[in-house]
Amino acid sequence: MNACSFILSEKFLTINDNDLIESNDYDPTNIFPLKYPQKPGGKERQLRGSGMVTRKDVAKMAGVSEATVSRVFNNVGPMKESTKQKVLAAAKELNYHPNAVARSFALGKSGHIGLILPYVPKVHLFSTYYFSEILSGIGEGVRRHGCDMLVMFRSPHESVDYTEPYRSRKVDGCIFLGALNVPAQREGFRELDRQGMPFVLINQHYEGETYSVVDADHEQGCYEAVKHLLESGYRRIAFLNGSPQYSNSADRLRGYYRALNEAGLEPEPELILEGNYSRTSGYAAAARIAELGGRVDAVFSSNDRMAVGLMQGLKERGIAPGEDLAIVGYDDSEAAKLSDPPLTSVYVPFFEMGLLAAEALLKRINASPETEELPPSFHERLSTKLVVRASSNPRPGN
Amino acid sequence: MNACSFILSEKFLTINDNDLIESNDYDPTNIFPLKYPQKPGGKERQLRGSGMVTRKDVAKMAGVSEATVSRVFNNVGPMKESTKQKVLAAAKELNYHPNAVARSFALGKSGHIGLILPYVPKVHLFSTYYFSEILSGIGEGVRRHGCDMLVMFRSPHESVDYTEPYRSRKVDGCIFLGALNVPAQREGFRELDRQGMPFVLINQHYEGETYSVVDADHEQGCYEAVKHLLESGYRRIAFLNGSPQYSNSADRLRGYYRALNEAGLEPEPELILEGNYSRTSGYAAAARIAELGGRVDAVFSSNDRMAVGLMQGLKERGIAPGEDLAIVGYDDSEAAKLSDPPLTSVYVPFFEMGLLAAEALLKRINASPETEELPPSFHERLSTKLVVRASSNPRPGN
DNA sequence: AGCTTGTTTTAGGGCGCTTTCATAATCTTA
DNA sequence: TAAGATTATGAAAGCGCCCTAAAACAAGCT
Repeated sequence: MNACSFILSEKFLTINDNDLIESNDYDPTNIFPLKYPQKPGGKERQLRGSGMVTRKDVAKMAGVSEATVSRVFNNVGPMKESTKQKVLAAAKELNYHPNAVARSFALGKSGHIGLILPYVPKVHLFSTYYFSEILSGIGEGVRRHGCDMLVMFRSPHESVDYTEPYRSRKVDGCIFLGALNVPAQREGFRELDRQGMPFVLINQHYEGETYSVVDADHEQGCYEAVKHLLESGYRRIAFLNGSPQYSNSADRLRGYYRALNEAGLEPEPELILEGNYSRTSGYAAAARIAELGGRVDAVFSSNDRMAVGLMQGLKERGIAPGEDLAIVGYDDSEAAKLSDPPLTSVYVPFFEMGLLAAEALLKRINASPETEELPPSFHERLSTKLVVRASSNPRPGN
Repeated sequence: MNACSFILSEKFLTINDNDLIESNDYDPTNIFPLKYPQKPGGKERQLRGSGMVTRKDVAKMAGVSEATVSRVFNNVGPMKESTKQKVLAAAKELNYHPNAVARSFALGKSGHIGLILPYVPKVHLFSTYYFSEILSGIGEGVRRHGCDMLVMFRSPHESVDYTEPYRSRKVDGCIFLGALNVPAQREGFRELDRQGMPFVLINQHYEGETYSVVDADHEQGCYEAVKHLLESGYRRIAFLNGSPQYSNSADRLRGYYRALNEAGLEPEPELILEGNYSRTSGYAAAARIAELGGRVDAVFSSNDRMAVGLMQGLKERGIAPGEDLAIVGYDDSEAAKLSDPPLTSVYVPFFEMGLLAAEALLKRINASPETEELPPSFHERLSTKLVVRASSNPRPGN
């Protein structure tokens, strides 16, 4: 269904880096010692930024004041067209680029949005479908606005001070991915909120809090998946959930209950397994499912990754996924399309979620209070969509 | 053909630019209006950063000079333990955080490393195995050094000034992914090099240039893959290459020639196809392969993604990959393990490549010229590894 | 105490840019 | 054409932090 992502290619890279290793009279401590263009009559104490062309140079060359150069570059205030041209010409001639850091400094804002990712040792975070799609969406959002994103990793369980990047003015706002419902994080967000620092959570909500959130309707998504299994004739449906610290795990659990209830079935505690969204945890679950034997005729897995591991484990035990046991996954990742049998899964618009979060955050950061009145927070909940494939073929004889 | 584009577009908001229009004591346009802690006797002109606690406050409270506070926080120069404690206590009491932007400004370096990614419309860049693995590696590298990375998108064909982020002091160095061998980029890198700005290319090298590069030995990787096919009894081996703008495409082509030559075979031009690393291009290639009929008995594809598309296309034409036609992919992505039949592929240590690139770049950026002598550039070429699976089972009767 | 070393702290200038306020240039209109 | 209204420009004060140079303090000797 998405023939798009293909586009890119994957392989190429090369790099080199040319730093300037050595130093010389012009300041050894400068990270860019010699090679930056030197201003003709540089001063002695070229501690940093050595030969940088500044506004002052442009002003002098154009025969105007620095303030005027500033106005031209920010396109603010009235100015004569001729002045403007003079300044631009001088700037071009000198190859002047405003110093973004100095600007941020003067303005008191960085112009960056932060992306806080959980640091999980050994896990290639970007390589998980979930993160990568959301990141793509966020990337698109910030790109459209011409701003950059600062990616930061934080250990999810450490007590972290989320306000730090704001106070240090590294970011103007943040998007949090993979947040957990654990005390350290609850407290972190509460403080952020209290301080009025703009942030958006993706795919995670906290009971009783009104933070800005973009997520998907996982309860409904799971409900439909389980309902689909029920309608396909399955009755003993196991639920392989992910870590309970994620609100979406709980959401799905509710959907599972609702579907069973509607069908007049009683959920059986032993059919509810807990994994951690990893493939290995799905693989491990296969052992348990195998033990349960005939007590299970279908499994709903909270993500595709676990479903893939589960199928592998089942195959190794001689149980044929899609035939002996129906399987439904979640996320509708690439893996769902490629697996054997192809995996029925629930599509989640991760890309849009990321995009939405980025745009909403940027909107808020850039809003000027007098012109627009923004609600203090918002909760956008996108809908999911079941994609049926062979792994959940109707139960034979149904 | 691309179900993706639908995704967003219309619905979301746009953001207005963020100049702060006007000022006043409490400054409504301030992105963090009221809620930042207000200093008790704040001055009138609280243009930005409103009530930020600064070094000055800490100094006053601790009864020392600002310089001392600075030294304590940078842990530089001699100081009495008692002074240090006084300062730290005051800082804690006031909840002081050094302003990172001001620091960057004073230092003339940002403390960020830039990650330049190609902007390809509609493509979920992060979701490709290639990029995501490398990114994970880079992420790990910068995390270890406690610095952050600034992700930026650049259109690969536009004439871009790569020096801009350096000149504007947003980054101290950059890593480039997905660079192309096209004039605009060649020129961009040349300028960067001339200016002595530190950068590293991943998986791309330019003939005649000595930029710092981290890549893998794709010639050898392809050579081994093709040799494997030859040893498995195949003789008419087609080569589905990716876009020639990537140096690794050329590298692989050399490997292909070398393997054939060694086997005493003459490469046939019509067996060399060009895709663009996308799944659809692989799918399209299936038509051509089918046309060639018995003239082809195996295909080496320059990445797994194309191989997957190719297999799909072949299946639709009644050709069974792995039986009627052997297939070998490249990258050893998840898809290779999941495809049906499982795809023989060439493992490339993308994660390590990213990690290596980040570490090398940071090392150079942080090197103090007087203590360490670094080579002007380096070229790290990691080795690949063939992973044999069912898609290249030996030719029947071989 | 007076001197000399050595250690710890402070003063002060500067980084490049934004913004207010005052001044200078230009334009209206009576 | 002079007074008033407008518009364009410049001067200057920060923003918060780093760093050099120099001052202040402490200790060791004679």
